[in-house]
Amino acid sequence: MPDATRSPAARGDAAEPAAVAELPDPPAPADVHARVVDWFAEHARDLPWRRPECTPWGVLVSEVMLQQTPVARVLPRWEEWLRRWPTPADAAAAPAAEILTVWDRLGYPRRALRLQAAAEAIVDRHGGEVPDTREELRALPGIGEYTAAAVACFAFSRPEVVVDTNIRRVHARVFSGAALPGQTYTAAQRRLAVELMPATEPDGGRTACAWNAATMELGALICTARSPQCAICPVAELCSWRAAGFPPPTEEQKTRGQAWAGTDRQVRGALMAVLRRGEPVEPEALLDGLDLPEASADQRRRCLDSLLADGLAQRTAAGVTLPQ
DNA sequence: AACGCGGGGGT
DNA sequence: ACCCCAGCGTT
Repeated sequence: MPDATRSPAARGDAAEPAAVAELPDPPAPADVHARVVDWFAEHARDLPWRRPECTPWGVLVSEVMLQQTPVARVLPRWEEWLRRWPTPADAAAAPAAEILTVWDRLGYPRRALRLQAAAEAIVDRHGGEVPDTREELRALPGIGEYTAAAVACFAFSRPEVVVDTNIRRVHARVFSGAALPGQTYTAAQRRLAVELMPATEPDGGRTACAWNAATMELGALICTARSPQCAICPVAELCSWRAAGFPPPTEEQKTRGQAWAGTDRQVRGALMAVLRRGEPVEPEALLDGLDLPEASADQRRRCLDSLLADGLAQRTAAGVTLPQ
């Protein structure tokens, strides 16, 4: 079983033949489609936003929450969100403070405000119904290329080209023979994803939609970034990365570790954690109360100002609070 | 194309 | 300690 960061070739095993220099031919897409879609039918996780009774709004909420946040942490927040606000109109009418409190520690709380703004736009422009085309979805706040395609596909069965980090990694390995796709989503990767889409005839795009979901799931469960489970992968025999001898990621492909300690993100997160307690706080008490010895007074002030500017915090007579 | 933006669990 | 996670908006 290969390790993406320490492939057999990189370990320099004496018994291991040197990795072949040139890439083998990539597999026929149709062969990969069949195996991955069949695997998905058998092994897909039973996630609530995949159930037939889940509304398009539920799918949209799940996709926004899942932007950079793992499934396990999203699940309880998604349940709570849909229980409180089962329709876009419900979320649009909620106080922003409540939106941010239910969002809790999912991270990137600006997503929560954008999701509420999307709900408002759905009420204003679409009569309260989640729009069913990629273009209309793309125009909503916080809905980018990925999320627009994902909602159109998973909620409305439209055969859009869905490309997320999992899918980019599976494509890179199976078809390009690379260990990792690299940090930025390139035009070449987009073209590859388009070429790999199953034909929408004769099944009206059912296979195309299944391919999107199945490839994403394969990347999440089997073809993972760190320790891929090639031993149980349905396309191991077709995989270009495997055929090439599991070449390790190049420097270009390695993900640059994003700093955390000492960043504004950490300070903003600490401030938000205090505000989520729900009690108004005097600015001085808020800034002085942070348990971040390394954070300067300047940084604390700057971060509070940025939260106010982002609409994630508000000044009131009683002190700083979540936006009312 | 590169950067800022949270937070926690797996290795 | 480090790395990764169903990205988006701005520059």
